[in-house]
Order: sequence, then C-alpha cells, then structure tokens
Amino acid sequence: MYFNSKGVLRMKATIVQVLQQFCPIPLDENMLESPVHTHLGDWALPCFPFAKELRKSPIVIAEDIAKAIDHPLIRQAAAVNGYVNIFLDRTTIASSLLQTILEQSSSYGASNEGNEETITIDLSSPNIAKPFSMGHLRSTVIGNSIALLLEKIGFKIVKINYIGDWGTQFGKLLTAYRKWGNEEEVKIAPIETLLRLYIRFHEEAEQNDSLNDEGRAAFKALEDGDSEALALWKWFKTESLKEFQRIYDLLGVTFDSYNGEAYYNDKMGPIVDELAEKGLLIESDGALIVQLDEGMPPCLIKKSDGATLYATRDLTAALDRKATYDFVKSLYVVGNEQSLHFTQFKKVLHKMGHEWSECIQHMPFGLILKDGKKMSTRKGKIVLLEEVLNDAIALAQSTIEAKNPDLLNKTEVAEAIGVGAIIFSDLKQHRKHDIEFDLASMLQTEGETGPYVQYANARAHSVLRKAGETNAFMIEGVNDFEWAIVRMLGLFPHTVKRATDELDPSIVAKYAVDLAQAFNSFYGNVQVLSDSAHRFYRIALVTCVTIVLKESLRLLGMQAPEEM
RNA sequence: GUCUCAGUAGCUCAGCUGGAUAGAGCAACGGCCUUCUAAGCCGUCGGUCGGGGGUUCGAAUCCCUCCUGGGACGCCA
Repeated sequence: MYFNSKGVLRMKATIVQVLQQFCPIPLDENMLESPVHTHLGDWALPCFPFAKELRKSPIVIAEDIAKAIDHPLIRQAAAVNGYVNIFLDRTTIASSLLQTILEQSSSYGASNEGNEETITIDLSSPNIAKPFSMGHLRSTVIGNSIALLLEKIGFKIVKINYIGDWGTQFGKLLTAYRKWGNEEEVKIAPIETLLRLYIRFHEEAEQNDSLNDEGRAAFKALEDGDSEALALWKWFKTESLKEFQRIYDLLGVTFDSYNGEAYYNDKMGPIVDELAEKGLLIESDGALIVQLDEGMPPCLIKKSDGATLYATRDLTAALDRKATYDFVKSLYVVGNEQSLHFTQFKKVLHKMGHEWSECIQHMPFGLILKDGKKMSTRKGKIVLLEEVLNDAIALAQSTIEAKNPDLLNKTEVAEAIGVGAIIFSDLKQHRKHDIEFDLASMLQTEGETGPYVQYANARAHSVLRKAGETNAFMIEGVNDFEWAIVRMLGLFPHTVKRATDELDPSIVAKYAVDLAQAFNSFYGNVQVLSDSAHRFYRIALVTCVTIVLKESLRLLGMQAPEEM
C-alpha cells in the first residue's frame, strides 16, 4: 500500500498520505519539508498555514496532530514550535525500500508519465569549419541528459543535431579560403586552418568593409548552387564532421538526426510563400520581414540580396520536424544569447496559425565566459573542448597510475573518469548560470565532482566483490549512517520527477553528490563485512547504493566504472 | 537606451512554488591508512544572503526601487 502502480515506493508521497489521516486540512506534497537538522526528524509539517482556518494556534494544531498520529511507518511524532516533526520507523522503511530497489534495479524511479509520446530535442548543433567549443559542450551534455531523463519517464526522444552548416559565415569562409588558403594546409589540420582563415577574415574586414560584401555575395552564390563553392563547402563539412565525431564518441553521445541548416536549403520556398500568402511578409529596406508586436524587433526572413537567414531555416526546420515526428514538445538547448530569436521564431509560427508553436520550448543555458566576457570565435578567443577532455583524461590516467597501477582496463577507466569530470562540472551548475571558464576546477576530482561520485560507486563495488554471496537479510536496527543513505535512496524517484519537471540535470547531479556523500560517510564509519549481525543487510544497502548511483550517473550521461 | 539573466562565506556554488539556528565543495588549519580503494572520512575557521523599501505570524525566497555585472537588440548564427 506504500507503493504506486509500478511498485515504486515514494517516500514523501507516502508520508503525506499517512499524515492526511490525522490532519483536518487537505495536504499536498509541497507542504511537507525536510527539517534543517536531522535531529529534528525525517519530515516536518509546519502548521502555521492552518491556523486561520482552524482558529487555533499553530502550536496547538501541531500538538493535536502529533498526539493523534499512530501508524506503523511512524516511530514518533513530536510537536515543536508549530511543526509536527516526524520520525519514521527506520526498519520498516528501510526493508521495504531496499526490497523495492533490488527488485526494480535500474528501472527504480522510472515512470510512464510520457506515455510514449514524442519529444524532439535540438542539441549540440556545432558550426562546421569551427572548432567544437566549450559552449557546444554545454548544449550537448545538457541536451543529452535531458533526453535520458525524459526517456526515463516514458517519452520517446528524438535527438537532433542541427549542424550549423549554412549561412553567410560560409560565404566569408569561402572568400577567405580563395584569398589566403591552400588545399594542403586544410587537409593536414582542417578545423585549425579554417578557423585561422575565419579569424583573419574578420580582422581584415574591420579595415576593409568591402570584404563583408564579398562574403555575402559568396554565400548567395552558394545558395544559388554555384558548383565550385558547393564542392568546397562539402569538403569543409566532411572534414568538420569527422572531427566532431571523435568528440561525440568520447562523450558517448549519439543523435537520431544530423539534419542541419543546409538540409533545409531547398525546402524554404514554400514557407516563404506561405508567409506571403498569409500577408505576414513585409518589405523593409529591400529585405523581407515579419512584423511582430509590442516593440519587439521584426523577424528577418530574407536579406535584400534574396539570401535566407537563420530564422528562415529555423522556421522550415520546425515545420518539417512537426510533420516528421508529430512531437508533443520540441526543445531547443541553445544558449541564453538566442532568447530573443526564439521568442520571435515562436511568434512567427503562431502568427502563421500553428498552434503547436506553444510546444516549442527554448531551454537557454548560461554562457561560458572567459575573463568575465563571452568567448568569440571571430576573435579567436575560444577554448577547445577536445584539449580540455584530453587534459582531463591524462590527469585521470596518472592518478590511476599512482593509486591503482594494477587496474586492468586503465585506458577505458581513465576516459570514463576524465570525461565524467568534464561532464559533471558542467551539469552540476544550474542551466541558466553563466560559467567562468576555469580549467582547474573542471579537472578537479575531489569534493563535489564527477570522480567523487564515481569513486563512491567503485568503493561500493569493491565491498560487494569481497562480500561474495548475498543472502536474505533481516534488519536489526538502522544506525544514523545507514539511515542517511536510506533517506537518499528513497528520494531518488522524487529527484527524477523534479529534474524532469524543471528539465534540469543539475538536480540529478546534486542528488548524486548527496548520495555519494552519505555512502562515503557510512563507508568511513561502518564496517560491512566484519559485522556478521548486520552483514547481509548492509550488503543489500550497498548494492542499492550502486544501483542508484549508477543510474544517476547514467542519467547525466556518465559512466560508472566498478573499479578505479 | 530597451528587453533579459544574474548578484548568498576568500573562491565556486546549493537553497528561491515563503517556514525552525542560511548549507555544501574548494582554499586554510588540525586529526585519521596493521580493518571493505585516503579520488576518502572526522573536526575547526569562515555570512550586513548587492543596497533600500513593502507584503506576511514568518522573506535569501514574493512585490517595488536603486546599484553592479553578463547577454541580446533588421539584413550573423
């Protein structure tokens, strides 16, 4: 009776249900809170809001409720300063929770809330001919984790890598290549060379504005199908994708579609026509725009030379995705700085009469700043992700060499840890916060880091390896260290719920650290194997820790090596 | 200038759908490896929650205002 239809014990929901039997006011989960200090209890119900309706003081209300409570799940209820503090019956809760987790294993915390409906996620979307930057890392790992989270609650996810492979920038790049580039150099180090050309273009364009016109003309020619330009563009793209794939392999991220901007090049006509038919298109200074309301800048659909823009392609892509996938929601994991673009873009769809424009959701994230400022590709102020990843892996490698030189699959483990450190350092922060780039803190493996969580898992596995066979367990009392773990384990489904409601992986990352902390504290203070009275129960507890830690890490897109 | 996001310990951040004494990590300092991996554990130090008003029994949290910083603001994406 403490389980939902899928057999998942949801501790908080259960306790609210129990409390309701003793409280005259309708309760919901949000009213129950965790006391600031554990000695105050496991859960607390503040009674202040009930005072008016019951015409009694909160102190009296709390006392009345506390006195009335009589339930096998609750060991003790104390009224303190208007709060009802609940102490749970540790043995009962622990045994049913451990049983549940052992049975459900990795599906613990899952649900079918999504009902197999489709959600598309636009993520990563690097620009070809440019290095994979730290900014794209954010989009990639946040989007990936959100995809995993939504899958966990039963949605069907389509991950789309909307490659930035079209637009004026390529006209500029073509121009630069023709002026200063050569084939050999590009072959040897494609992205590096193209980046250098791109930077030089912007440097020289500052002195000589006609260069910009040349770039725009080159893009127009590309869009019109100029075969020499197209061949170069294709070559740049192939080389770039090769480099990106290396990074995706390292990160362990896959995509369901790589349809980028260029894919929509020959599909934009009908949309422009539709906009015209619906009377939304206005000519302004030779360009075609859609006027939007209340002081919002208009949305540019075609430049005065007839070439398309980002918005044109985004609109086309959105319509295509709706037709192809029939999504109930369409998420775009794209930086903060494009917020205005997305509001405009949704507004245009709305004006076109597409009510599903409401299903489009921009999920902005903070910028990665360098010296307090945005990094700029054009000025070459950029940090390369691959170098950062390689640094992290090398560091993990040498730590393993120092601490566990006999480890069998050192290379894989070093990769899991190094990459995990980078992913985690990104995901642990709230999505919308700007992050000051700090290599040292990304490479850190102590404290609230990915390796810390992975290490807790590895230690737990080490105990289990030495434990040998398991057996049925009886719980003879739950100490504070164990109880801290049980509480965290019980919170996992609620954590998944919060993370999916908010679409925020940082909630899971914080949870993983808390669980790892609870485990490490237990590990440092309680013997598992040498205490025969508690042995099997503790083994079960440790097993559950590994299940939930691994699942938490998986939801963040990280590996959970069993030895490190 | 307009819009938008942010400002919490020396540093990086939690907490923000209002609740008890504002929590972690890093750094600093002090303990703990002859017991399951010390990438760890235990402890000490550290705060006008940017300022000022307001709403409330109660505000880091909600509202207003000011200050500071990031970002965006028609032919880039």
